[in-house]
Amino acid sequence: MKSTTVRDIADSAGILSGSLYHHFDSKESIVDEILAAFLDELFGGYRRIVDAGEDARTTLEQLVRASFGAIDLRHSAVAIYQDEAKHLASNPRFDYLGERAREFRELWIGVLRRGVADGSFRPDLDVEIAFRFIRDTVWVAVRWYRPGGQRSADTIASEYLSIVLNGISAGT
Amino acid sequence: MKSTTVRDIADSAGILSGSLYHHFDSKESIVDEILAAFLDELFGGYRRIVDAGEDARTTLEQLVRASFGAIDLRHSAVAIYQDEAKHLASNPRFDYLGERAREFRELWIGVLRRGVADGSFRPDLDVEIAFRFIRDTVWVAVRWYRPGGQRSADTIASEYLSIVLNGISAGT
Amino acid sequence: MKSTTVRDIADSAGILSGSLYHHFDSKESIVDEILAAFLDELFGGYRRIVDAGEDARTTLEQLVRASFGAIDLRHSAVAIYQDEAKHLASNPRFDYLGERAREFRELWIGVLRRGVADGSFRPDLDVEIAFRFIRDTVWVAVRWYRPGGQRSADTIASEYLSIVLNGISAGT
Amino acid sequence: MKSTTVRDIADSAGILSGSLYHHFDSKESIVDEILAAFLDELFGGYRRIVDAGEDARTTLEQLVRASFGAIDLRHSAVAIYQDEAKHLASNPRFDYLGERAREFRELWIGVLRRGVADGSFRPDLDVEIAFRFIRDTVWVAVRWYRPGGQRSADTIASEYLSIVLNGISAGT
DNA sequence: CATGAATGAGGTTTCATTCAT
DNA sequence: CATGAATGAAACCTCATTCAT
Repeated sequence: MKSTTVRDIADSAGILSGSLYHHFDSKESIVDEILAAFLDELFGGYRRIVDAGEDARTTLEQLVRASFGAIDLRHSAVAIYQDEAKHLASNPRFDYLGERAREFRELWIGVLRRGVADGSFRPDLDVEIAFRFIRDTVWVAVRWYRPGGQRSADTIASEYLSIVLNGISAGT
Repeated sequence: MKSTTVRDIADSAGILSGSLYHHFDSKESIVDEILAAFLDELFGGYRRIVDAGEDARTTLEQLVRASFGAIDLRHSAVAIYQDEAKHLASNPRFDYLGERAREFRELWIGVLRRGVADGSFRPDLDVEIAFRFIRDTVWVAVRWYRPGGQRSADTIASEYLSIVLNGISAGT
Repeated sequence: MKSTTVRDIADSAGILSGSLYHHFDSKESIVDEILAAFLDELFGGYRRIVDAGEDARTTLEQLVRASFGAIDLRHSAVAIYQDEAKHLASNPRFDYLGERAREFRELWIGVLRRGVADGSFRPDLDVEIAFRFIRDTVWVAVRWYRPGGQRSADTIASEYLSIVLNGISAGT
Repeated sequence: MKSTTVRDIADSAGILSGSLYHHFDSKESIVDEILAAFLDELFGGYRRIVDAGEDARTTLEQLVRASFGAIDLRHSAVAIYQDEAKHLASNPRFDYLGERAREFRELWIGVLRRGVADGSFRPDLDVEIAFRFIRDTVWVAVRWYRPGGQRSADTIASEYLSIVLNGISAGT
């Protein structure tokens, strides 16, 4: 109902709105550039983790840590992604968002399945739901996480992992 | 970058945009009315659950189920809340959002603390993080949950609870 | 920049705006009816005064008193006339406003000329300017005159006349 | 019933209506800027006249001449003031209009009282009424005065002053 | 007659974008 | 490269008017 304007962007860059157009074709281009770069970097990291070939549980842990790392280092990009991805999806220019989402899904679902198969994760796990659960849980943290705040991203990742892996119930 | 316009709203109501103003003062009023009604209903439900005086674990379960119920029954209201709450918070008219958020926080944190105290939840639980984790996890589900879809809201609530309570790891 | 709306009018009539249209064709009709009635009455009074055939000074006095009487008795009509006459003039429906203005002018200028001719008014009087002066002076009083206030319309008329006729200077 | 639109203003500036907002925040701002500048200038002139410390009659003459000068040089500003001041008064942004009106009143009433005291004006003068009379008389002339017309503003001022000071009656 | 929901034209304002300087 | 005035489409909103009930 009050979104970021081109003037807002120019203001925080310390220039006037018209001047932005020497650097970008359009507002869309800015978002495009930010999201594409962010996703390249994120998926690069993901790929390295998966390619390392660790067991499912370790891989999942590292994926979660990498994701919180992205929230820390690429905070604005993640925020933009969270706010805009849905709307942008219908724009052909951003078709890659859908592709990335599919890739993302396959990657995480793959890890979860592997974990169920190798006995690290519960055999009755609804992998589909668990995937969405973890995905949302991790990314939505961008809403309250502030880089440079009290808890480091990795501390939070650990706490999240302990909940996701073991739950909040006291052990028996 | 492309938000809902007054015309969009009027269109789905089958009237012209100007006609909306016979029923509402402004676009803001529409959002206000929707959010206020939704929050009243939601907190009414929460209060009944808390007042029932069940143990912390049961209370938490019921709160999570009530929340998924709200996503099911008040889908658009939840979606609007998710998309707009942050921006609206700076508007005096929507001060009640902040108050509700505080109330919400106290209620859930209270339940979590009670659970830690009575031994149902892990003694080392970071209650603050766990609260944010559960809160976000539950509400962000509005992004993909479709009322009338394959899985009922309560089924999803159960699955979410099983993850939050026990984690995804296989028991040893 | 914020003029009287049809709803305002209906409100002060204690009905809803749609209901006004059972009584009037349009907003224009309302104004038309008010102004036409007011001008008929005013000019009726003027004519009676002129037809009485008194000398110029007496006639002028009576015209001024009649005008203040109209401000008192037909306050809203005068106010509407003051606020709207200029804009309405370009509307064919209100051509009578122009005619009335001409009639008005002839009548007052006639009296002034008669007074100059018969020696009651100064021979060097710029009749044109004096006419505008008196006309505006009298009617613009509607802006601050409140019927039922401290001074009666006739008291004010007397005071105005004493200024117009004799000026504010102390006699020598 | 048909007031000046932002488009009208933009048209006479030879730009499109949206372009006005590069220079002003709102329609209100335009009016604000015009009126504030006009009143500053007008009161600056008034103050210089009063500070010159001439006798009451001379001061009054100069005030009237300065006012007609303003109608001549700041014709649109005066017209806007006449048309809008009343409505705007209820808007906190325009509180200064009320203050200026009070200042205006004190200044003119002061001069009139001085004149009565020093014997230049009639001892029986109703200063309150005379003030309103002169104020309205002078400013309402904006309705018919056209800069660059036949009579100069100063000529009209002289004629007005001769009426206000000495009246229209022939001397005895 | 009165109501009140609805219309539609037109008003004010916003904002991404262009372009001469 | 940066500026800032200008554009034009589209957003929110107002209001005189119509009309089924």
